[in-house]
Amino acid sequence: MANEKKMDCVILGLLSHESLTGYEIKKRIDTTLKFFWSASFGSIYPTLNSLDQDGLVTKLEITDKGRDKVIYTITDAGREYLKQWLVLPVTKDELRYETLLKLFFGSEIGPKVTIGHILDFETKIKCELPYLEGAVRELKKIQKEEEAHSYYLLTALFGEKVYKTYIEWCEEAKKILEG
Amino acid sequence: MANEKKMDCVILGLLSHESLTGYEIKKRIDTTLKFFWSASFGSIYPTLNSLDQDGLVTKLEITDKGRDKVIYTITDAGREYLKQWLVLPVTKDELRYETLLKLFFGSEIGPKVTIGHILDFETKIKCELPYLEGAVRELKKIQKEEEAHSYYLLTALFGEKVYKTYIEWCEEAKKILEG
DNA sequence: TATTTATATATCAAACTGATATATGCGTAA
DNA sequence: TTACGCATATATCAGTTTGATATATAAATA
Repeated sequence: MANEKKMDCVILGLLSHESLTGYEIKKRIDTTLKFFWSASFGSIYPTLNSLDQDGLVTKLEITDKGRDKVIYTITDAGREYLKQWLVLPVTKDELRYETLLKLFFGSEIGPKVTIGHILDFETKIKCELPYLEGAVRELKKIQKEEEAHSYYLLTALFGEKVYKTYIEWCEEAKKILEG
Repeated sequence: MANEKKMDCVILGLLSHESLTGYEIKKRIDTTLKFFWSASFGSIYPTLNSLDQDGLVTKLEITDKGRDKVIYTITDAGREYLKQWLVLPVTKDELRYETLLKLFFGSEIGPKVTIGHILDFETKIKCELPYLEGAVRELKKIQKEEEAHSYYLLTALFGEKVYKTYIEWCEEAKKILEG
């Protein structure tokens, strides 16, 4: 149990809130966890199978509206495994921004192209910010209703503050390249 | 040439500034690019060999102070390849923060452990911030000396602003969990 | 009615990490 | 002076993950 795989823990974390299919897990990751985590089907489905073999989740195969699907539920052993991971110190926080990479080497290609990358980045961030602001507003409203809401709020607040800083930086960055 | 590997472009970017050994490339990535990119020896050395085979870099094997080493230099074809990548739109900017993942699932384990993760995060950021502030100060001073300095400044400025926002968030986050 | 989108799962080559292995030089503390 | 640890320098590989592709059905939409 010493070498917890990240994917194991993300999936068990989501299943600790509610039982889900692999497809639904992917959707949760792509919406709620989007701005600080990602995962592909190619890791989700094999991980679910190995979690099942290790007794950390149980499968329930059903047919819903003519479509076959498998609903996964966390077991007590799975909850224990998740808790053991949660108390371990963080091993890696990683920012991997291709935009910054292209900016760093920007002198090779000039300001026009580089400003273009900054504008693309700005557009993307400004498009995603309202979702984070909405989440913060909503979570602050329902914060007292359930303990978990405060924890969700922490991450949404992080995203909101950071994205606003990104937008401020875009303004400064454009000025530096134009001036 | 349509499917540029990221590692190819990072290495060619660094070599566009100066000729380097694989070991020195790793050092540059771990210091200058640290807060927005990373790479392991396991990808650097194989990539250098494939770049050599593709004629994008040249090898110079020398013996320095009794130690054998290989110095890599970018070719004209390599510069062209780099430029072609620089104009392409960014495909992925990714934040992958285990800290936020543990916070999101924090209700499973409680505020004490979660505040511990925030404190660890705060300590790490406060430790790295002075390096970024120093880089910004230095680059602003020598900005006019060389065109490339403005581009380095953009990335250092990004890091400085974002890290300061992280520290602000830590204060808020602790209050939310304590209150 | 036809086409697109959403649901649902599976697979795999290619890329990358993290660990491990090997070997030399250089500084320093016993 | 000699033993130890650290920096330099390269190489390899199992395990993990991505991104693409494939398959099939239901629901929505044009």
